[in-house]
Amino acid sequence: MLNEPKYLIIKKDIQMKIEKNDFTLGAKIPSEAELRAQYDVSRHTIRQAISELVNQGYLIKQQGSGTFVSDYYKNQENGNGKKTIGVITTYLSDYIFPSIIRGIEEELSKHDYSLMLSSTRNNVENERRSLESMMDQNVDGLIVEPTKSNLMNPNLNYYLSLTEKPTPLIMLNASYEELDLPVVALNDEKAGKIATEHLIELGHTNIGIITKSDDLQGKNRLKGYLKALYDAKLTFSNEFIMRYDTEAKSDLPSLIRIMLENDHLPTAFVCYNDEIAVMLIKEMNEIGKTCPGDISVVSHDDSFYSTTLPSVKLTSVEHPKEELGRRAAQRIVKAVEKGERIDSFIFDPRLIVRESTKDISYEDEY
Amino acid sequence: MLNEPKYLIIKKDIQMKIEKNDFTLGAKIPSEAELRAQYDVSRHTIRQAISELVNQGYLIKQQGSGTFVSDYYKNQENGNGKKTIGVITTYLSDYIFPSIIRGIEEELSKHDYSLMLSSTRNNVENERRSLESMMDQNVDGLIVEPTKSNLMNPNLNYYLSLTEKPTPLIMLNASYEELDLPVVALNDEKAGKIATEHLIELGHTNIGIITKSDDLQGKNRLKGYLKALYDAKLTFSNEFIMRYDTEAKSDLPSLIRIMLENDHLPTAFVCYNDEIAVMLIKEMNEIGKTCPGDISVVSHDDSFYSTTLPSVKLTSVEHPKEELGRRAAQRIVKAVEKGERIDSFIFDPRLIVRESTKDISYEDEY
DNA sequence: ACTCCTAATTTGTACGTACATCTATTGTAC
DNA sequence: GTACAATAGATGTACGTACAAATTAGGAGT
Repeated sequence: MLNEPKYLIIKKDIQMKIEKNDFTLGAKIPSEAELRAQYDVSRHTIRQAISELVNQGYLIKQQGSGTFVSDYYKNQENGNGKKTIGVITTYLSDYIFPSIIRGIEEELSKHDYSLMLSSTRNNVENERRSLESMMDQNVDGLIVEPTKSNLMNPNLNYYLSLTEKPTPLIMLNASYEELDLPVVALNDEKAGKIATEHLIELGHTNIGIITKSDDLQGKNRLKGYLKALYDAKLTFSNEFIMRYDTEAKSDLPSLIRIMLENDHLPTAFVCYNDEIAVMLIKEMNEIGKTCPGDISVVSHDDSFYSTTLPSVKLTSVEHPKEELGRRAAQRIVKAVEKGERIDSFIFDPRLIVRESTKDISYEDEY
Repeated sequence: MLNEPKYLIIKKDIQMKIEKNDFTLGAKIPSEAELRAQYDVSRHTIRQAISELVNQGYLIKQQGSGTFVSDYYKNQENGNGKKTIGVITTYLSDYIFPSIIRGIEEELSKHDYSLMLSSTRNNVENERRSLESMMDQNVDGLIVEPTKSNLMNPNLNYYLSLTEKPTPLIMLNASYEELDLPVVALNDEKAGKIATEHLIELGHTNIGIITKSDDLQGKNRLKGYLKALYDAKLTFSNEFIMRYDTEAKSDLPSLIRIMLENDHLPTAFVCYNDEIAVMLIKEMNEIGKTCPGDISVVSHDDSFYSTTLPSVKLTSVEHPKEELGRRAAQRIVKAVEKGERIDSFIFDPRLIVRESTKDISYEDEY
């Protein structure tokens, strides 16, 4: 059972003596010759053991004088005491992100963890830089809201290399389908489904959707929309499935305007989020159509837009926001402390009915 | 002149080849036997040279396979070069703070700096913990929005010890009057003054104010209000100078309601910020008074409340928000890079006139 | 074409020797 | 007592050998 090399046994013995304060700080340890006699090994073996301890900062050698106990390693341990979690989101100030970040910050500060923040502005190059930056800074855990999660992400190898490291990683809102990462998110498919079902229950049979094409949330909400239509044996028209990506968002109002000029408009729209819903309603109003009078609108995220819009309060699928951030932070902290594998958490969506949807079932009777 | 030991010469030669990319990343370097022949030294000498390079992260050895070029040392160099700025604000998700933080983040990421975030929820104990935490983490600079800046702050000694360190510090929105710290802020006194002057110009002579008592911004806006009244030779009534602090904010609506029942109400109010203005207008509406019909309201900060309020768009003093964050970040970066003393930057306020103020000067004529 | 085993290669551990260089102490001369 | 030189003792450099352990490549067998 002499598996362990001699120099390692000696190294550990000396290391232990230092930590037990058998060799007090700054004191001289026995010379190589003495240690050689003590452990009955060659001088080379002693030197090998000591050399590693010098590299790790436990000892300092001085030619002609001796080898001394250092306290440098203690400093290193102090630095490690405080944990830092890196948070990378697409946006910081917009929309529901402040609430999510607040949830994370509250939970982390409760555990005396620090928060390092970075945003990608939904640009994969920025995402790469942020990931690199966080890895450089040796964060103890990472919370990432993926950038363009529905497109092939060029940073997948970064994520893969992260999974090999002991640094825990959890995704927010959505994950990359190519990777099997733990995620804290809303069940977006179900969200899209209940939003659409609400409209179907109100008697709408011709329902359009405006959704985002470059992230998974948009894809899943669309999926839920399609599923709800299929279950209700309703059809849809490709004309009224509008998809947009981050770069084309500024063009969206004019595209909506063009679409609204169609003669056979749907009686209702599902919108990717409140921002889009507001955009749609604004364009509607400008051509003289009202919501919910002419067109009902169901939206997602229940942001401040939902209740502060001048014309109408939005019926919207609730987004857990702060709670989502808190849950993600809880999981990361647990993973850092216990070293366990992280499990996912999927929120069940809930629809908040307000004023932007109208029951038209009786109108069908006429 | 064989001053330098052989193993050092060999080490430097290999190191140079790595840095010149003669040995490309991940590639195998010649075996110990080959190097031994190449440099005509013993294997021990080669091992000594290589061992140091392994310790420095240039090389990775693999028993049975070979010795390979690593890029770890590059990370280490980057890690040291990468700077982190700590940001401590009272709130994160509320109101105009997301915009400020966004401005900071954008500027910092432009310079490849990291951002470490913490919020105090306007609690001095949290502020102390955040400061301690940031100092532990050895941030390279600090941006702090002071907590309860108008009260005696128990953390002043922390700030003083910071000024002795080389870590640059800049205050946001307001500073502590006891300390002479650089600050990036709005000229709050002037802001209060132009808000009040606008009302005076519109013919108002009986003007109230609702302001915050525990921060300097509230104090200065009040100061500006008083100055404008004094300059116009107008008087004020103590009844209609309402002051509140963070802890009593939730009681404010009922206090406002009580005040509104006064028979001799002012014809206009200056509000500390949009949030308070919305609160005031809501209470007014509930007792049947309209804005600006019955009472004009001027507010501060020009937040999203200003334009998305259902009943009326607010006349509000502009707050630089993102620009403020950017300026603060710019100054910190410059101080970190150049080591120069930081100068303050005070924004000149600008009033944005919308719908919540009414000209009543003609009414005086009657 | 595939699997398994063997051999060669490569690094790891461990022993030995010799002399160099630096430091602190001791001894000697003044 | 002080200054200097010699010396002893510490680590540093450098050579050598031998075998162990891990990996890779190639060959034998199926």
